[in-house]
Amino acid sequence: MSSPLLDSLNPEQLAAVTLPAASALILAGAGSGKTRVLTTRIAWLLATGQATPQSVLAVTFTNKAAREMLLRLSALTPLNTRGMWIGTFHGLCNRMLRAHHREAKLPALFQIIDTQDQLSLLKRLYKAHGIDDTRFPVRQLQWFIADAKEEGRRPNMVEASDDFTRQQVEHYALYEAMCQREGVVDFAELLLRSYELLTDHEALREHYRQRFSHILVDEFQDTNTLQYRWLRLLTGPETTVFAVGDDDQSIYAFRGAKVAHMQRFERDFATAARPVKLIRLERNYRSHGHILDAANALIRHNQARLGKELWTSEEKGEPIRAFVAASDVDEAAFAVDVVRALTADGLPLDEVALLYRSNAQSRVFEHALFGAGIPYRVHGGMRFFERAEVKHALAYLRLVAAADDDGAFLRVVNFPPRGIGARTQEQLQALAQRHGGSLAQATVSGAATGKAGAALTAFGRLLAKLRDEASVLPLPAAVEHVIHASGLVAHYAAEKDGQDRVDNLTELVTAATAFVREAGLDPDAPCVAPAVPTSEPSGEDASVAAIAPLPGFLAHAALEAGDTQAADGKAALQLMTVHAAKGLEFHTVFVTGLEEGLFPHENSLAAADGLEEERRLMYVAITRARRRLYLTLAQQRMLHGQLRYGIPSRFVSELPPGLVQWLPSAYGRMTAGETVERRARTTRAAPAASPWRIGQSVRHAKFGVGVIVDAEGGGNDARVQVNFRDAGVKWLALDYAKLEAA
DNA sequence: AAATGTGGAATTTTT
DNA sequence: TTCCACATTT
Repeated sequence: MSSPLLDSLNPEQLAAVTLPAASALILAGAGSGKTRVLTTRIAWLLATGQATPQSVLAVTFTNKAAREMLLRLSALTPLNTRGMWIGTFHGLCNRMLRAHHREAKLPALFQIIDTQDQLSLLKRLYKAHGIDDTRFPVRQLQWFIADAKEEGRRPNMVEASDDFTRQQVEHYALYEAMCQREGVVDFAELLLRSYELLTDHEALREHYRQRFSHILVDEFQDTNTLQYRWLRLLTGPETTVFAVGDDDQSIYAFRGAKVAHMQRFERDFATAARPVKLIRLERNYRSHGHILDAANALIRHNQARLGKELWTSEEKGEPIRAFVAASDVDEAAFAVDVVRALTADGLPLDEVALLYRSNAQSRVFEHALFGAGIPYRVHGGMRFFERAEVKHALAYLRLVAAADDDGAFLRVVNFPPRGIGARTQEQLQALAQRHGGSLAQATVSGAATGKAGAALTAFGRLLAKLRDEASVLPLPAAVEHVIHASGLVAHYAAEKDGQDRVDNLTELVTAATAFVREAGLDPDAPCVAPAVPTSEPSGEDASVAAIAPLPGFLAHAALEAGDTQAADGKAALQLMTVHAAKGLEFHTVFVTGLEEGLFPHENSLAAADGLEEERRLMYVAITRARRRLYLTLAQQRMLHGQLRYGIPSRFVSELPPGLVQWLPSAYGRMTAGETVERRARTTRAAPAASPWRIGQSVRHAKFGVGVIVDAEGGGNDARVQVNFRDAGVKWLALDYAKLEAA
């Protein structure tokens, strides 16, 4: 069969895409065209009539991957992709629970809480029940609960052989009761509820089993116990599961992922008539030969593998460069020098990535890059929907959607400040507890007295007013209304450094507009009325579609935290952890901090599969590079305020010596411009250097003269810390503060 | 309610 | 060292 769809697939890819109806495990190596195979498989199933959009369920781990899949799929098929269930595990479970909230014993407008919300809920739980947070650290309980849920265990199913565990189980049970009372659901709960829904309701289970004849799973090596069991539950006798993964890139064991699922898959998903097919995608389209040789050689040191060897028809390429720096500072200086030379040769900055094992390592690099005026972007950190001001706005919106949301209530009852202090809040909570109602109810019913009582009554009126006014507006207008009427915008506008926060609040309106558009909702529908998307097929999915814009948006905000920071368009050097780099690729990659104890990290050595997971992490790091790979380490570095002497990582010596070119190591003692890297190429135009340097004297219109003592953030976000002679030490955003050299 | 001080911890992270 | 949460002070 020939079809443009299948053109230019290699034989293994073609075999995977056109596999006959049977479950299959696709061992897809790094850079082997995994997403392409996944999307083409779906398109092929549709094109050959083996599947309809309604019968496809494709699940990923991240929203980004889901978006990517949807985007590429819509280019491959003329069919409408809207009927398909494509999304993250959590997104799909949410969808299912919304549709069957009664059977799942959830309120129609259940709210999803993120880890932050969960933590504050736990703290309230501790207060209400007088739990000692020194004996039971909140974080530990949070972990305990998530871990239990991810193993599919309710409190009565957790084995407790000691007192401590027994008490944690009690806390777990109290937490569950509290969530249920408040109508909130945490991330793990989405999966567990959905799993139990399918277990307890045979008719529903059968419905979905028959509906989804094709289940496709991305990043299969990352599935945790509950996700795996969820998939098995959805798999009926007629279902085929197409699982794509790479056991060598399994790097999330610490959050419950189990590579062993890949081995179990062949057993668990085979039927008598149809054994599981296994296909290896080993041809790599990303990297030059030496890079792949290094990756292959490294990963061969792992014992527990399904086995796979990457190859390419491309040339061997350059050798891998390795560099021993005298210190962490010199390591950064080396990177800066090389990056300068590379960009001078015309390599776009965003084609270069600096990878490290732990976030703390970024600091030294940021320092050096700032000093050199090289724009950079640090991945990780605060995401859009996690920002305090955005969460405040979302809390008001949550109260519009569901008045009895105590978590949201407490978040904003005194924000912006309105004279409702801790004591008043405690009284209110006690009152609510006596009446067995929510805080919002207590606000209305409580015989409020005095100044605090008046403030409370006023707040109650504000909430009622917001609800009346916002609920009839279309979503974006409702958001716009709430951020103003709540007083949030005015509050931040009055703050001296509040402009960013005001901008983020405005951005929330934009996000709401985008949400309405992307979800295919009626842009004029009132945000709280049940709305039917314009293009969703009716019938069995009607209940799914009947979610109003506002609750939909709130779920979206919880499930998709958004970007760390919007890319500002300028090319910037990419700084991130190795974990964050998974799935990405760059022309040039620096793998830094290759010292024993750091990479492999000392904390990982105690874990069962710890060292092998670290090695897989190194494998991921190496395979990010297309053309050029630098491995660097420092003989000494500052760690936790202490000078530490490092010895080279075993991972470096596990590479074939012939592949590695060691660069002269006396960098710290050489003057700038004398390294081999620099000598090899004549430096032409350096990147537009920032005029600011640490140690430089500056003048500020208001604060007078001072000296730059620190800096952070690249490009438009760059900030400097200035020690002013008279005004003291201040952080200033370069984009706003008009500094001049002094 | 903001400002200041103190103690403890410091892999990796998506949803 | 540096960041954070939390407590105390003003």
